[in-house]
Amino acid sequence: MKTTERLTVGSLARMAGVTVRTLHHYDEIGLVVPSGRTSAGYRTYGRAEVERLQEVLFFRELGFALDEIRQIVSRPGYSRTIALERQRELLEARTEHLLTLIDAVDRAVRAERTGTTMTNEEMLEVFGDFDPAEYEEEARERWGDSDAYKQSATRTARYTKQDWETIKAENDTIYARFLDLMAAGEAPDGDTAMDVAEEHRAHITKWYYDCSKVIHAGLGQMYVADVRFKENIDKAGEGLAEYMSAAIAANAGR
Amino acid sequence: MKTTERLTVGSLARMAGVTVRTLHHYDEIGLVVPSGRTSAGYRTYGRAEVERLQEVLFFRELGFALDEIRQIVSRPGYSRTIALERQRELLEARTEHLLTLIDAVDRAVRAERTGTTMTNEEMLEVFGDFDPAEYEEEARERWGDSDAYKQSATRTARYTKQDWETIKAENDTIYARFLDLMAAGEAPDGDTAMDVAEEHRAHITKWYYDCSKVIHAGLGQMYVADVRFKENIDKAGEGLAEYMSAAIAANAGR
DNA sequence: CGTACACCCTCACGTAACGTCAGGGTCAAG
DNA sequence: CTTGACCCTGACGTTACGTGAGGGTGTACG
Repeated sequence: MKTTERLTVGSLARMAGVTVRTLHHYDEIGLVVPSGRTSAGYRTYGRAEVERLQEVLFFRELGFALDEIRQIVSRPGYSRTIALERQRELLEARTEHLLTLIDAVDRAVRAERTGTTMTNEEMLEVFGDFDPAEYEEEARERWGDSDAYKQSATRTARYTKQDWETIKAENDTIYARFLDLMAAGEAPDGDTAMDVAEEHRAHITKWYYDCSKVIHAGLGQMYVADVRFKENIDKAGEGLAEYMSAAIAANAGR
Repeated sequence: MKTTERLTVGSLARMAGVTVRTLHHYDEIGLVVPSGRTSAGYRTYGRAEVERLQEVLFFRELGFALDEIRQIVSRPGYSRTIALERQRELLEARTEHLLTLIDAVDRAVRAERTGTTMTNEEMLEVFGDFDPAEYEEEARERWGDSDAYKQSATRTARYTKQDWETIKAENDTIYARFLDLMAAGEAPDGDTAMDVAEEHRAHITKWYYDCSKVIHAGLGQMYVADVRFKENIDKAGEGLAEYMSAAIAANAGR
């Protein structure tokens, strides 16, 4: 059991079957960022980064562009469990597609062997059928407002690594403030909690998409309605999802 | 049944689910070259090119670099049937690999759900396991001398489209000369036939790899021993494989 | 301590496989 | 003739690294 170990870039690269250069690149673009550096400047990766790399590599295996992957994993409410489940579906779809290709090869071999002739269409129609973006389009509609997603994609397209770090820090701060209020016994529908909820809404609007109070309320409901969102947020603190959801609802109503 | 039709670049691209730019690129690098042009300069593709494109797209789907694909399809003795069978094997291997990934995702989801912890290795070990070059390495050893393949790869690496056209033209000429001798009733072990066999050997040496008489004899034997090679060569003329094989053997013995 | 070797860093140019656009010609139908 | 879809060549740009230069770090061993 080596989950507390810190890995250097070479170790992680060997473990994952990628190159050091790949990990450098992922660090550069803020996709998988080492959480530490030695005094010599060596990158060190912890558990969270290993998990993130796994998620990224699954998406990459499915043909997603790195930019797309970054947008997916940076989505408000993103959770590892949701992603893994989504990837499961996509991997299954891809397997089906491969079986289609195998069938096509078999037909082609048979035609060669028997001297029969396939049409041009028959020979080529199986290609180009698996487009991950298509499936992600589906996910967008299922998981969130399509316009919000588009805005988010546009707005985040040129964020730098520093931007992403700032976003994370702000989000962590908001979570911490909510946790402090909880610890102090403050009611989620009190003014202070609602103010923090308002800041949360502003944070999303600033960095992702225009988040009206209605949309925000919907997001807050999702935080508790879906156990995967709930689990993800509660990683920061037990009960945070419930508290945030209540504060967001109260804020939407004032 | 539209196998005699000529396709323009846009039609072919739509049929294959690729872009016009892709087909331009493949023409540029001599991978899939249109066999005709209209008076306006439009590319027109025939049956042979459609077949070639299918082969190329299967290899591409499996992760081969275009340069690798070009070397494979330009190999002396290359045959469509052999390629399709090879691709079948590789697609199966790739499907197995995907099932491995699906299993890995399932394990990861289960771990998330049950709060158990996977080791870093367990999470990352499934990636990087499918390398098409590895399987092609296998094919090299099975189908021909490893050194010859390496030489061939090195020698052909920088060939231009014109080079490939010259190679094809020379090969066609050699085939035609053999066919003429056959039609004239010349014996395959006669001087003239052996001279052409010698030219064939020189052709391979010049463009692919150092082809000694021993290696050449081995190649000649393969031409008739393997029905797929035989079928491929006999496309140029019935009985050509047998005739060539005999001429090559005779040439090797003088 | 010095050496050797494996590992790490940043920097930066290069590559493969197209994507995108510019500017202009072609073809067919209305 | 006009329009719109299609085609051409040329060329710059993008994505995701590959490769190499020049130099520092850590550990084992003589």
